[in-house]
Amino acid sequence: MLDAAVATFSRHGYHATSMDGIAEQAGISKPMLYAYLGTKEQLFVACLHREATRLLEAVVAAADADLTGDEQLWRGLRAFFGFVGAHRDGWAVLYRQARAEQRFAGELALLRTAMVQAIAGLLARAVDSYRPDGPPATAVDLEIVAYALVGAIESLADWLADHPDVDPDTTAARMMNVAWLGAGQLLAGQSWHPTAQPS
Amino acid sequence: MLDAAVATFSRHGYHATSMDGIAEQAGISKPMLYAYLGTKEQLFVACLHREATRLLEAVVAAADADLTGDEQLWRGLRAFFGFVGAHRDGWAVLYRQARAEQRFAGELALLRTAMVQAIAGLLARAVDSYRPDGPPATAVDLEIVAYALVGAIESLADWLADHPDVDPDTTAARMMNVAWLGAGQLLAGQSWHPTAQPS
Amino acid sequence: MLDAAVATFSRHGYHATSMDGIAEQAGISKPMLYAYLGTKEQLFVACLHREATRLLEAVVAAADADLTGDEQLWRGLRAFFGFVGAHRDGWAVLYRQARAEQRFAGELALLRTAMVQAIAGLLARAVDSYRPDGPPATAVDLEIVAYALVGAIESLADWLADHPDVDPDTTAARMMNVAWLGAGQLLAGQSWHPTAQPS
Amino acid sequence: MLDAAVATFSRHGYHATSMDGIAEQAGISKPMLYAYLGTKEQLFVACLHREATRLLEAVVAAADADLTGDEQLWRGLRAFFGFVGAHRDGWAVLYRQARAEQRFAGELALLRTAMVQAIAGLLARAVDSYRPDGPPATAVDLEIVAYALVGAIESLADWLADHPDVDPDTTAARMMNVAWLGAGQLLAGQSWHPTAQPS
DNA sequence: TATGAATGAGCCTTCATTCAT
DNA sequence: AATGAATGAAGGCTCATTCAT
Repeated sequence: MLDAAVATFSRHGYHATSMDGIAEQAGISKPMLYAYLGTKEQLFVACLHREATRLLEAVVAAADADLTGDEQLWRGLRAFFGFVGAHRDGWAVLYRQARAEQRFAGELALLRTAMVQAIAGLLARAVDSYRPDGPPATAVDLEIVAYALVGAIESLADWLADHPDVDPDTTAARMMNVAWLGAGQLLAGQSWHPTAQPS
Repeated sequence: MLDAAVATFSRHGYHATSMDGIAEQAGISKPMLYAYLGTKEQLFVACLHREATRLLEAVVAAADADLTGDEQLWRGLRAFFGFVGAHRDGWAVLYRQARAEQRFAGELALLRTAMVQAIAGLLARAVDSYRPDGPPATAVDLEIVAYALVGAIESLADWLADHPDVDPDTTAARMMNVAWLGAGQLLAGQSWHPTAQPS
Repeated sequence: MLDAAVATFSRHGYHATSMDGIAEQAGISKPMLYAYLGTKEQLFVACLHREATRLLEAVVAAADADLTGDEQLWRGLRAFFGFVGAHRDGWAVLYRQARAEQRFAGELALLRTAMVQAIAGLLARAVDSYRPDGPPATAVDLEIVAYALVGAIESLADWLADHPDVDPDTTAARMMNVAWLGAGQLLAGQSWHPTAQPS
Repeated sequence: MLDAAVATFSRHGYHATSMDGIAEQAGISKPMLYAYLGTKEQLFVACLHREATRLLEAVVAAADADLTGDEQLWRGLRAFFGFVGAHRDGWAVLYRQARAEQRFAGELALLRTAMVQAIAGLLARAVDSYRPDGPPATAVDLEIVAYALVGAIESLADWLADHPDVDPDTTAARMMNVAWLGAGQLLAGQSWHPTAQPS
């Protein structure tokens, strides 16, 4: 039932989707839709939530605290893009819709925070492994970096959703290069590669 | 008159904005709106266009081909954040609206190409200066990097919008660190700083 | 519900009639109008159709193939005027509306064909009984005669509408005289009268 | 200038015609249109009037009081259909438009009265020549007959306007047959023909 | 005199949302 | 529990008509 909503929202966008359309797609009657999921807005938020949760779970499950920082990031990225690639009508599209409506700003802030903290936590662990003796990174610095990364990731996820013929892993690898090495080293000809053991 | 449209579209979003609303905001009557700018769709496209053009001009004007790659990027970033910070209701917001509507896909493709190519061109020149003998970067690689950068930038721009007490230049500097050094070097404790002469 | 539409269209004309007006007249809400009858155009066509059908049925039911030609025509005329007199806001008015809009040309062609053929058929049977050995009347000739008759009838129907104290049957009788005898014989002092048995 | 209005009204119909359209077609500006011809309604009435006047003049000019009744009618009919055939975008079309709008009922009544009286006068003179000794036809009888004839004529004029490949004289002849002989004699195989001398 | 610019008013249509069954 | 039927509200767009120049 939520699946029908996600599918319809993704295919036509938030506004072009009518409650009639969702009800029909779900095979139930409109009053039921309202009874179970509430308002159109609430329904959309529910969709967004579910997809975001699934995505986060996938990402978190992929990162393994025992690995080095770059490997963790790489695994996380791969999981992220893999998920987005596998559900091209899922999170990325809904997210795009939500970004356009002030109404969903609050909900979005929550989701982004979750996402940012997942990455920031990952980075924090990595910091410890990289410079165990140095001063601990301040929370705000990490947050900003994480924010930038999340933005880049979202942007590429969007891009991926628009290019159905592109392999998610390739996108993840590119993202990893930008994120880890930075443009400076990239331009100097360096590149990052995953270590041998593929998960 | 276009200003009123941009303001209203940005404040309420494409759908929540009514032509009546824009007309009122602009201090003219609805038929005039239609006479001058055409349909709501056309009007929105016009807004999008103008803002994109302005942003692009600002960024391009800031980059100076005689500088080193990192300096160019830094100037560009500063211009970008300066512009976005000064026009909180400008391009970034409209762009977000447009992404949510399949209707604007064509228009968006054009704008995106222009935007990404501006950044990609900046990077391409930098590549030459960094590894003049190496193989030229492929267009698609540059596009993806540019895309990721734009996403990161937008994300930080959002963050900036939520922290009114933060200086745009500071944000630009943080962005520059992420973009240029990458998370890897950042986590290792390095940091990037602009060279002495401030423009 | 269609009745309300017919009444309103007839009273104010197609363009001066608003969907709000019809809905109010029908005692329902506008969305219901759209749900049941569709677009204003479709609604009008539906009205036209129903009235035409009713009129045709009345005329056809009145004509009896066993009667002589003049009697058949007389019965048909009487039915026609009776119907038009009883439904002053029915077919004739809608028909007039439709003729003014190129949009309804197709629909009108259909209705006209039906109407004219009903009369032409009536005439054709009469021809056979009058000159069984002569050449059959061509379809186009009959159509034109039928057309002229319909015009004359409509005109008298209008006249009837302006003279509420006149009996429809009297008008029918006058019409019959013109139609059957023609101006020539009329002017020569002849006149036609129905045979004894009134239906 | 009125020509432009007639042309536009005829081509698109009363409602589909905008004042902008007429002004453009006439090569003048809208305020001039209003200054000279007044309101859209007044403008349309002016068009109607002019075309009707021209038609009436043509018909009256064709009838010659020295001829027999049938010849007069025939000449009148031929003039009528000739005019309508020659100005397919003129009177017949405007008339059709006017019939659909209650607004023009008054104007229409005037025109129709003029038309009916022209024919009734023609008939009255014919009566005298046909039965000089009989009782004079009552005015009301003549009026009714004339009404019926006018209706038939209008109907065929309409039909003619829709069939550009049909010869006006043929239509006039058919009308003459219906009008003069009546269906009765027509069905019995008789037909009316103009006398030798063509005007 | 002639017009470019401006508008009040209205209409068709759709949709999120809710009763009454 | 489930739905068919119903609606209030709003929005995009157009047009006859008139100022100000």
